[in-house]
Amino acid sequence: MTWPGLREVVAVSLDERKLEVLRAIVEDYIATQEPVGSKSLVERHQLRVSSATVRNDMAALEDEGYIHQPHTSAGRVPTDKGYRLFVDRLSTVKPLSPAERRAIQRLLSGAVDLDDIVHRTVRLLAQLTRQVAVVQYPSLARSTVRHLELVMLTPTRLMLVMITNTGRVEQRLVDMPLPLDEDDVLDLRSKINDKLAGCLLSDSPVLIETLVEETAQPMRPAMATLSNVLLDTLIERREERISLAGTANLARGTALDFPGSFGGVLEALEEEVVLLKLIGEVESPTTLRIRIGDENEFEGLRTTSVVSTGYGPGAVVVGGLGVLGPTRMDYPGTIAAVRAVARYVGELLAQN
Amino acid sequence: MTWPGLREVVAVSLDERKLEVLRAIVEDYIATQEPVGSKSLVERHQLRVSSATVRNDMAALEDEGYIHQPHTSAGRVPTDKGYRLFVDRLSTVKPLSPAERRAIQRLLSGAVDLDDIVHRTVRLLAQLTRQVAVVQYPSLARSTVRHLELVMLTPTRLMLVMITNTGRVEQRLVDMPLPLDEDDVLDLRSKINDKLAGCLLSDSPVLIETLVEETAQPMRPAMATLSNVLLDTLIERREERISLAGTANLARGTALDFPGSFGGVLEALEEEVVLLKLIGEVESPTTLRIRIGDENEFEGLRTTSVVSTGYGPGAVVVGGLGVLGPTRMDYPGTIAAVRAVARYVGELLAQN
DNA sequence: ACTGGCACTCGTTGGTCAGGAGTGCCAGTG
DNA sequence: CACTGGCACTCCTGACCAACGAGTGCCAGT
Repeated sequence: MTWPGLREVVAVSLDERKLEVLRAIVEDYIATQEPVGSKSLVERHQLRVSSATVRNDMAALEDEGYIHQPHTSAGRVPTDKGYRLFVDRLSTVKPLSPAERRAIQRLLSGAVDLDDIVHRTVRLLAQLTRQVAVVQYPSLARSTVRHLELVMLTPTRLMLVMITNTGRVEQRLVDMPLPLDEDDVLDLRSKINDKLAGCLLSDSPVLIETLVEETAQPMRPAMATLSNVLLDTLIERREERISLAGTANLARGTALDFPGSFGGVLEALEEEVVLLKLIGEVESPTTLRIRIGDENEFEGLRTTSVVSTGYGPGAVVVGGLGVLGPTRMDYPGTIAAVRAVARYVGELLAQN
Repeated sequence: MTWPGLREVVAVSLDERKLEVLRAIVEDYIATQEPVGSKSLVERHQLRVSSATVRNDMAALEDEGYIHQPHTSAGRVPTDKGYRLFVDRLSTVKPLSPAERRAIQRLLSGAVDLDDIVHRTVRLLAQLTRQVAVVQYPSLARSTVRHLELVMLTPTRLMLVMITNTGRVEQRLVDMPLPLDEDDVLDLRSKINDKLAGCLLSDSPVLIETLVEETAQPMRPAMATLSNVLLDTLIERREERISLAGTANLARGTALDFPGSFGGVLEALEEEVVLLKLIGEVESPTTLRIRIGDENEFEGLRTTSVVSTGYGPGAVVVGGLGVLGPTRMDYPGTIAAVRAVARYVGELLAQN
């Protein structure tokens, strides 16, 4: 026995027109933000049937759990399941306008700096989608070491600066067990660079251990201290960063979108761990991940949807970015914006 | 003719008991968030007079503009002017509990890094005051150069890393006009360090110019490029940073606190320029600045109050921090928290 | 398989009314 | 003169009710 694919399963219970009705409901509800009734539906869309027919279809859709009415004698509102079907099968791509494309290119091309890129990207995304935008800095785990620099601040205190191929610069203060002089520092520096330059950070722990073992006695404690710092603060608890913008967009239409607690959403947004989970688990830059309402793992975000994707130079993913908003958001537009921005950012990173 | 001081002016129109009444109103309103009437006032406070007397006092206070009634036959609510008088003359310092002091010390002492310090501070402040907390990174203009490092990425591309005495580390990519080799870079590096190390950044433009002039011909274009980057991105448009936390606290009691637009507040908080103006203009770490409602320069923040102060090692101010909340916030508690946190942060910076 | 029609549901709107909190004012008192 | 008790007045709040209308479900008819 062969299982029919998703497409057929849906087709069995819902014929073409019912799907058309669902699409119309979603579109109208997104636009007006009000429960939509059968009559206005036939007026606004070219369904070639009467409102009574649509009502029958709606009853069927409701039985299947795709829509829901707040109370008897109100219009219908899509459920999370309804939105899911909509994004999976019904929505058509809505290409960005040339003006928007140009805006993206213009804004991003002015960036001078990784910080600047991320900052511009997150604001751009928030503005484009009129939602909350989240951008993860290129993940250290997915970056390679370009250069490590040791700066002597005092004889017993160094600053370790790491520059990655993705443009991230991380620094740590290191208190040394013994005083060092300039030559010692240069020596340590070149040893570390020889070993680690070009190496993927997630592969580096082994290399770092051998680094200590290969160091001759007088410098060994110093090297051990340095490698501890590297392991602890840069690799173990991988230092991920997140940038956020557009929270003010949440305030538009609060009461309707976030029944109960809209504060809960803000709280979730303050937890970097939550955001990282939301944005940071992507594999390829071409796949786009959408979580609708209840599909979200986090309690506070059950009334929101998240559209996220990975980005990076070429086909590699170095980080994630995305957008968060009420479940009734404009999915086609949001998807297009997230895709486009991710692609431009990738190109930008590839240039460096 | 001599003008009487503020104290006397107030004393002329408002005797001791009226002030006592105002204090009681502010305290009750802050606690209950509801207009307070004469009757409940005499019950909850030991005013040794009848409610009728209090009513007379309230009428006087209203004439003077310190309180206001939303409608006839409602209790009174303090005006911005009322809060102002309250914080200036009526509020008594509310020392932090030992537990709170210990919490501050414990949380902050674990910091490893400037980023970490700022991050912990802002979260701590938000938690302590249950408001929105804002912390400015130590201002570059008020910092001195500890070290400048040049890292060669390619023969024509350097990374310039600046470390300040306040722990900030800023980096910029620099594209050089001509290819350089290792020795050139070392040479440039030591020249720049000799000139700038220990120097206050706001004093540095002159030094940087002489730096170019003193450089001999072959290296001169390179030095010019570097000094341009220094001037442009680090000094001219001084690169200030801000950290924010606790926006979720705004959501508690929205409707009552922010008539009309609470989104406006969120919007203002997204503008770093606004935040900088709010927090960043402080002189001494001992003075505390309070802006109440209308006193705020920015439209969107007219319904909020801001309590801010400077911080820094010893008596120097290197940055500002503060708290923003509805005008009806707990001023004594907030003031105590802001003061205490600023002091601890200062001590922490002094240790480095 | 679709449609027109009809009865029904139920939220929304607007009006009225009683209750009560709070006020302002005034006459009275130490 | 400062304070108080008392009283009339205002006006917000909540409850109740009726009219309205959007929207539905269902059924008989084509």
